[in-house]
Amino acid sequence: MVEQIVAKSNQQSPLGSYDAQEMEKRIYDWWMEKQFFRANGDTTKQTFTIVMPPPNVTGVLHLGHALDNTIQDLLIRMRRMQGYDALWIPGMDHAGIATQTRVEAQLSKEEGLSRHDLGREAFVERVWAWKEQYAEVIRSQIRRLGASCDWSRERFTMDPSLSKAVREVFVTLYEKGLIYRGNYIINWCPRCGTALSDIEVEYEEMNGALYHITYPFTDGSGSLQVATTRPETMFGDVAVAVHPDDERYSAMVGKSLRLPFVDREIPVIADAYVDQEFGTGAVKITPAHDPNDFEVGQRHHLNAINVMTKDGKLNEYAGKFASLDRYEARKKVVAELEALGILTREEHVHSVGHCERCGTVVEPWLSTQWFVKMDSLAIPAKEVVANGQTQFVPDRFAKIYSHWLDHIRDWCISRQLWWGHRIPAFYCADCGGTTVSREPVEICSQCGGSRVSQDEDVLDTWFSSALWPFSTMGWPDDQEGDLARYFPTQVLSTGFDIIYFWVARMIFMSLSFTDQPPFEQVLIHGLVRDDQGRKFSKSLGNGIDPMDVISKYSADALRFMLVTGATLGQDMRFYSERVEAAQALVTKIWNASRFVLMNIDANIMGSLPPVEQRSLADRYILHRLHTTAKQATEELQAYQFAEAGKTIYEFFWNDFCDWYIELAKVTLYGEETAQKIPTQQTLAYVLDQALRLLHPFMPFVTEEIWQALPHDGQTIMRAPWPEFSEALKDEKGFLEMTFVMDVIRAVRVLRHEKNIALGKKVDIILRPKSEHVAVLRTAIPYMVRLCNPNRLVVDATAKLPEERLTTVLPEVEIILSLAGLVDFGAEQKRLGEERRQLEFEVNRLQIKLGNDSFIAKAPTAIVQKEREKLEGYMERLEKVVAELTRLASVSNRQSAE
RNA sequence: GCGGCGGUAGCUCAGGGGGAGAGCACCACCUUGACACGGUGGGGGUCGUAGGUUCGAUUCCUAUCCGCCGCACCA
Repeated sequence: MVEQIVAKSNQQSPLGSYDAQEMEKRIYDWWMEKQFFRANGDTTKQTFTIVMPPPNVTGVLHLGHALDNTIQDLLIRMRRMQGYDALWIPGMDHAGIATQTRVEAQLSKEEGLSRHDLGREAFVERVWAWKEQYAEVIRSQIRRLGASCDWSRERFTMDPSLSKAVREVFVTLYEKGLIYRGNYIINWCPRCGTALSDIEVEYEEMNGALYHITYPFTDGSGSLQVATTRPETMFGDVAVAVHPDDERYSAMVGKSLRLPFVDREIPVIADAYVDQEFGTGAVKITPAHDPNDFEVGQRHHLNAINVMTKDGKLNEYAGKFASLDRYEARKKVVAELEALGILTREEHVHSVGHCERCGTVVEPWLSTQWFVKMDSLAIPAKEVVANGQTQFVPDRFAKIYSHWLDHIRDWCISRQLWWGHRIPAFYCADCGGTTVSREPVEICSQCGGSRVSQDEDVLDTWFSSALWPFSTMGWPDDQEGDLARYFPTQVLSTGFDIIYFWVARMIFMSLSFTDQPPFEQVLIHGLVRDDQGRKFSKSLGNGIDPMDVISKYSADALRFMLVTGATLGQDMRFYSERVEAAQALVTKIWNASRFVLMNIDANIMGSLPPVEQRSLADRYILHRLHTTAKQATEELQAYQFAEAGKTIYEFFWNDFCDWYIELAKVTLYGEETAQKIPTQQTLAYVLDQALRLLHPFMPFVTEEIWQALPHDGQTIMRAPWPEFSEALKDEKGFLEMTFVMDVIRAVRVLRHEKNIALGKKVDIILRPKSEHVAVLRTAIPYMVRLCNPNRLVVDATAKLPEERLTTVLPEVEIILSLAGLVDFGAEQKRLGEERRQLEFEVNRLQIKLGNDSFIAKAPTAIVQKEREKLEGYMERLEKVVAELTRLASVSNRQSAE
C-alpha cells in the first residue's frame, strides 16, 4: 500500500537564499561545538592519520596553504565517511629566523630598539606574544577553509612536550656520535647573524668579475697570477694552489709568494682540485672563506685565517682595510691593486649564494657550530623510499629525494638566534668540558665544577619540524596513547619545495627514533601561481589572500577550484574566473536542492523505491549515481582530485540536473499519482548520495543542504560514504534511457536547425527497429515534455507524410512532419551534408577493415567494434540516401508542375 | 654539465595506442512553475617539430625547438 502523496510544488523550501559567509561560519562553529573533528579512538575502526604541515607563526596563510589544507581535509573527510577513525593533527611551527626577524623589524619600527637593547629574556617574551597573536589569526584562517582537523590535539613546535622531544633526540644522537660540534666552514648570513644549513642558501647567477692578481715570489724570481672573484678575502690567503700536472707551474711549487698589503709569505702548493683550464690555473687558498679552499687547507695542514666579522666586515687581519664592509673593501682593494698595476679584471658570470630568508649574500665562514652527521642516517631513509614503504605521489619526486640523500653533507643545526630550542649543551668555565644533557646542568660532568653555562645558540627550526609526526603524538613520554594508535601516519601532503627541508628529515628522524617511516605516502603538489604564471611575492605585490577569495565567493568554491585546478605535482594558475565557475557549481547544487526539497513530501526518506516501481529515468540516474560513486572513489583514492571533481561535477550537473530533474517533472507535475512517490524517493536518495560525494570538496554547502533533507544521523561528516553496489547496477536501464535521450536530443537538434522553436508543436514520428518500440513507447511522456510534439507516433511502419524532415540515428528514424513548412531544397542540402559525413565514416571504416593486418593483429574486440560501427553507419547512410532520392523526385515533380 | 616538468580549442587545464574533452570566452535561440551563477543548440584543435616502433600514434621511443624548475660546478 503506497500512500498517495501529492507533491506540493508551491511548498516553501526549507532552504532560503544562499549566503555563504553566514552559513559557513555557523556550520563550522556547530561542527566545533559538536566535536565532530575529534578522532574518537574507536578501536573497532581502522585509523587514518595526517599531520598538518605546521604553518609558520610569522603571519598569514597564502593560497599554497589553502591548497595543501584542502587536499588534506578532502582525504580526511572521505576516510572519516568511509568509517575510519580519522585523525588530522593541526599545529604551527615557531619558524626561528623568520619569526625572530619579523619581531625584530616590528621592534625596530615601533620602538627603535634592537633585540640587544631588550635583552634575550625580554625579547623572547615579545616573540611569544607575537606567536600568540598570529597563532590565533592562523587558526581562524584554517577554520574558514573548513578544515576538519582535531583542534583538541593542536601542537606547537615549542610546546613543552615537543621541546622535550627535541632534547631527547639531540642528546641521543650526541650519545651515538651522530651530533658533533666543530670548527668548520658554514654558510653565514651577515644580516641575520646566524649560520645556515646548505639548503637554506639559494644560488643565483650574477654578473661579477674575475680578477687576476699578481703575487710576487719572495726570492725575487718573478711572480704568479691568481684568479679570484673575491679579492677582498686575500688577507686570509694562506697558499696558492696549482694543479700537480700543470707544467706552467711545476717549477714553482714549493716556492713562496709575498701577499700584497700584508706582506705575509705563502707557499705555492700542488693540489688536484685546481682546474688548469680555469682562470690562470693558480688559485689563492683562503680556507676560512671558501668551502673548497677549506678542504685544500685541511689536506695541506694549512692555517685558516678568518678575516671577517659576524656582520660581514673585514677584521684586523685586513690591516688598513679593517672594519670596511666586504663590498666596500672589495672596491678599495681592487682600486689599490690596480694602482699598483698588479690587477686586471674580466667580466664573469657566476652563481652567488643568498640567504633564503632575507636575500643577503651569504658568507662562507669558519666558525664553531653543531652538526648532524648524515651519512648513516641517510641510508635507511633512502631505503624506505627505494623499497616502496614510503611512496611519493607523483613518484618522480622520489628521484629528487634520493638524489639529495645520495649527495648529502652534514647538517649544520646551530643557529645564532634567540627564538628556538636552546641547544642542550653546557660548557664548563673551569675545565672547558662539554656536558650534553636532557636536563638543565648545574655541575660539570667532567670536573664537578659549578661554573657551567648553556650554549647560547638555538637549533635549526627544521630540527624540531623533523620530529613533528611523532612528537605531536606524545613521543617520548607517552608512547602508548596516540603514538601507538595513530603512528605511522598514512599521508603527508606538501609542496615540492620542502622535500629536503622537511620530508627527508622527518623520514630519517622517524626511522631513527620509532623504527618506522612516518607516513605511507607523500603527496607532492605544485605551486599556486598568479594568472600570469608568476610566483606570488611581496616585491611583485601580486599576492592573493585566500580569505579575500572566501569573502567574495565561498570557501566551498575556493576549495573546489584549488583541488580541481591541476594534476598533483603540477603548478597551477589562480584565475578568479575559475573560482566563479566553482561557485556556479555551488549555486547549482543549492538550487537543485531547493527544487528537490520543494517537491518531496516531508515523510519521504532518502530510501530507494522498490525495483518494480522505478521508472526508466529512475533506473538511469541510479545506475549513473553508482558508477559515479565507484569512479570518483577510485579516483580520490588514487589522489586524482581533479578527475574525481570532474566526475562528480558531470554527474551532478549533466545527469542529475539537466536530465533527471527535467524527467522527474514529468511525474511530479503529471496526473499519474502512483509514480510520484518513487520519483520523490529517487530524487531524495540521489541528492543525498551526491551530497556525500561532494562533501569532501565542499563541506559547508553539502552539510547545510543535507540538514534540510530528511536524513539519518547528526551530520553528513559522518554519513557513510556512497558505496558502489552491484544491486543498483542497471546497465539495461541506463542504455535504454540513453537511447531515449539520444532521440530527444536529435529532435531538438532538428528543430534548432530548422528554426522551429520548442514552443511550437510539431508531429513527431519515430520509426525504430522493432526491439526499441517498447522502450520508446514507455518514454512517450518524457518526449512529450522535452520535445513538445503535437502528435507522437512510435511505429516502425508508420506512414509518412510528404512534407517531412528526417534524421537517422543508428536504431531509429526520426521524422518531423509539418505541412507547408518544409523547404525541400534546404532539406536536400542538409541531408546531403549528413550523407557526406556518413560516407566519410563508411569509407574510413571500410579501408580500416579491409586492411588484413588490422584484422589479423588488432584485438578482436576492437575489430568487432569497428565492424558494428561500420554497419551502423551503412544503415544510416542507406536511409539517408533513400530520403534524398525521395526528395529529389519530389522537387523534380514540383519543378515539373 | 646532470636530471625533471610542461608545450592539446581564443584562455586555463584534463586525458591518454583504436578519428580528441571540460570550464571560461564566443555565436544563435529561450525570462519553461530549482537555478540567467540558468536552459537548448552551435562554431572552434593537422594534440610544439622531425623521425621511429606499431595493423593503427595526439598517446610509446629517439632527436630537436620553446618555456619552466631542481641539482652540481664556477678561483
